[in-house]
Amino acid sequence: MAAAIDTIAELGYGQASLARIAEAAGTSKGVIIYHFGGRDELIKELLEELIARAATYMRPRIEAEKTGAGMLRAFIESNLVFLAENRNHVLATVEIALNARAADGSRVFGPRFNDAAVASMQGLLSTFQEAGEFRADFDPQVMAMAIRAAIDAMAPRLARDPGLDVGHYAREIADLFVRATRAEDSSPDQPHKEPEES
Amino acid sequence: MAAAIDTIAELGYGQASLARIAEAAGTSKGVIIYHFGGRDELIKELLEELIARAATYMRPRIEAEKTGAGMLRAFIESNLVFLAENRNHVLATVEIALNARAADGSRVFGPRFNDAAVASMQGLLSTFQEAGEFRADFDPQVMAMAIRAAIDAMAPRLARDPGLDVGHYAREIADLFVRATRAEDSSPDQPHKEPEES
Amino acid sequence: MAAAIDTIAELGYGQASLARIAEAAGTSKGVIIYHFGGRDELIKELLEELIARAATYMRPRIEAEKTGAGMLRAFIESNLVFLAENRNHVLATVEIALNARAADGSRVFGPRFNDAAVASMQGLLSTFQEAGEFRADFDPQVMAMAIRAAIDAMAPRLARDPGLDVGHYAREIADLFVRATRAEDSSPDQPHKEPEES
Amino acid sequence: MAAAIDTIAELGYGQASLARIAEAAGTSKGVIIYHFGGRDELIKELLEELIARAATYMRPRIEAEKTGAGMLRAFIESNLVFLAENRNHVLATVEIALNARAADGSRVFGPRFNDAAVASMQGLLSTFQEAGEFRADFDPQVMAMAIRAAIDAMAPRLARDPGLDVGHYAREIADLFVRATRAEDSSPDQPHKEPEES
DNA sequence: TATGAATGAGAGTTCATTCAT
DNA sequence: TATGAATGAACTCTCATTCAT
Repeated sequence: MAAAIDTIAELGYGQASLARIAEAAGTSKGVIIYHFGGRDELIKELLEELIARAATYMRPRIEAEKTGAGMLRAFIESNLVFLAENRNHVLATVEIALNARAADGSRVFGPRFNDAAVASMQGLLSTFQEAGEFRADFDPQVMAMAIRAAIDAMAPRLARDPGLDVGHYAREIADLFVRATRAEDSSPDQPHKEPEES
Repeated sequence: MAAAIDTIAELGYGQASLARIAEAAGTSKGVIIYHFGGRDELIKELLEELIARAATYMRPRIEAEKTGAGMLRAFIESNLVFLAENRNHVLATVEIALNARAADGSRVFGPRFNDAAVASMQGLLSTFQEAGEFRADFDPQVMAMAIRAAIDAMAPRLARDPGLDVGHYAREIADLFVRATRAEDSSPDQPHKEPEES
Repeated sequence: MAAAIDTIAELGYGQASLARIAEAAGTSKGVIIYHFGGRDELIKELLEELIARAATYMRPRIEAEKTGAGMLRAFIESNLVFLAENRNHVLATVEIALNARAADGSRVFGPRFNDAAVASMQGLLSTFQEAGEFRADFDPQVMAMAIRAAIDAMAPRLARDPGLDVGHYAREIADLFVRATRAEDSSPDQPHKEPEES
Repeated sequence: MAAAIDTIAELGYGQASLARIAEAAGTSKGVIIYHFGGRDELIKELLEELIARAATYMRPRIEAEKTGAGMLRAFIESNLVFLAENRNHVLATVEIALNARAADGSRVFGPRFNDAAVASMQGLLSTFQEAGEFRADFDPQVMAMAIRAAIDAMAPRLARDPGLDVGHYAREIADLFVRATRAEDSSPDQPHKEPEES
């Protein structure tokens, strides 16, 4: 439900009551519960849909690359572009991931999705570390966390100011981590052009 | 109130009702309101106390350094050490900053404190960019955001697993950003030893 | 809501909490807020409904008269009869008008309705003062206030003792003010019979 | 406690909590309870003090008169003057009389004091009815109620606008009821001068 | 005599959910 | 399939009062 996405993105997870979502959607609370089974299920569907769409958008762009730096750059840039093109949906997802809690207080979605995202990035980093393209002396888990954190931190900023130049941010962050990961003797990556590293 | 810190850290901002905080503190809701004037004031006090303590801890450690790399490293490491030693308080602060909202849905603390933190880091980066120690071709704002994001992302992880080696994470993240910021021709920083670049 | 009227009439504005009104209505507090939007709106609806009903009842009876004494008498008597036939509703209205306060302590309804009622009576008095039917040497505002006060003071008495003879009170009060307002040389009004002064 | 009087007069009975009264008095809630025994006792003392002072002020002025019209006029005028000179105390008393309720919802002070006041006025009226100075064909109870109502209705008005000419209001109301009560053939009272009825 | 911390009941309100229609 | 009335739990906050100091 688009209304739910917009409401959560704008008001936050906590304030996005069924009443407000229903009002934004022009229907009644009952309808939402009828269709989704409850607030929690609505939230879950929102989240899963975004994850799926993000993967659909990003995977081919990453897999088109061959080098580690290329894939890293493709990951970061496609992720940020996707994020910019789905501002509210991403914002809502972040809200949900940070705030949705079970009755016992444990986070419902946060760790699950974040850990998965970190793990997949960590795998990429490890692969090219072993291949020698990335320097061997960084902890791939920490690096993966830092990359994810940098990307995720952009979401609220992009949402707040839609006029931002996403390309600029994407290149800056990609440069940052390409530099931080490359082996010492590797020829310098050409940061501001489309990647064409030898 | 320590009970409030622990409750927010454990259950999240939204679930940390006065009733639950009072239960954790072994008192009644009325007492909390009596002493703090209301939930909002309690939250605000928590936040401001932590900000003040963090500044007290970090500032001398950063100012003891002379080089940009040294200050950057001191910033990241002292921040993470402080964070590790104030796990719950930091977690609670993150919860509050991300989730506290005014009646109209606008974030109350988030932008204020985050922007200030980013701005101070951005100033440090700019200074040493102009001095030539940092490479000139990165956007200090984006870099500052990435640094803050990497540090903040550690808070939940440290809290979840208190046995983690903070020093390791601190060195990894410091290395990462020292590499990402240094000028191309600068002599390679010695990442895994105690900093002696002066 | 009849339960609200009865509860306010019986217990007073201050004691008529949503819980008590709900109990009297055989429902829950939630229902009341659901239907009216809040306590304040419930109170406002009560008030406005009574004002409208009173006007509907009284206006034709007053306008059927031609003389000042006749209209004055019709006003007082129809007002008291209406009051007697809507005991609790009127009592509740009086409670509300006297006690409802905004957060800053200012009366919300009291002055508004009372002033309006006084002003309309004052207009009637002025008109017949100028026409010479009423003596010229009384202050119509003070007289209007006294008339309203006399009528309103009957509400609690009628409510306390439902067996009272409203007609008697109405005639007495009408006589009182007809005497107090008539020009010195006017032929004596026939106070204790049905008005036939036309 | 003067602070209590002012607070009740300004904010109304319901909003005049011990906390607010204590704040206005510059002390703590505990002190008030310590001295008076509780909120209810404080309220009761306020009321009784005013009643006593009013009687002290009014009685000699009434008893100085000989005629019914004179006493009636003295009653009304001295009452209104007292009221004007004790604005807040009177306002507070009215608030209390209208609003103070026992746990079962019954008014605590209202009927007691009002009935007493009405009864004393009723006695005066009856006396001079039997003496032939007042017309025989009015109900002294209703007349007494109307007089009290007219006087009491002035309290809020005088309090709201301290610049009002109390003498004017007093004369108008006295005139009104002197006219309404006098026997048909009595020589016209001289309303606007100091009473010197033959 | 005075203070202020503590209490617990009760206030109005919001909310996700149920259910008859 | 959709509605909106109803529910009851939980929320923040206010209050008169108690009590140790």
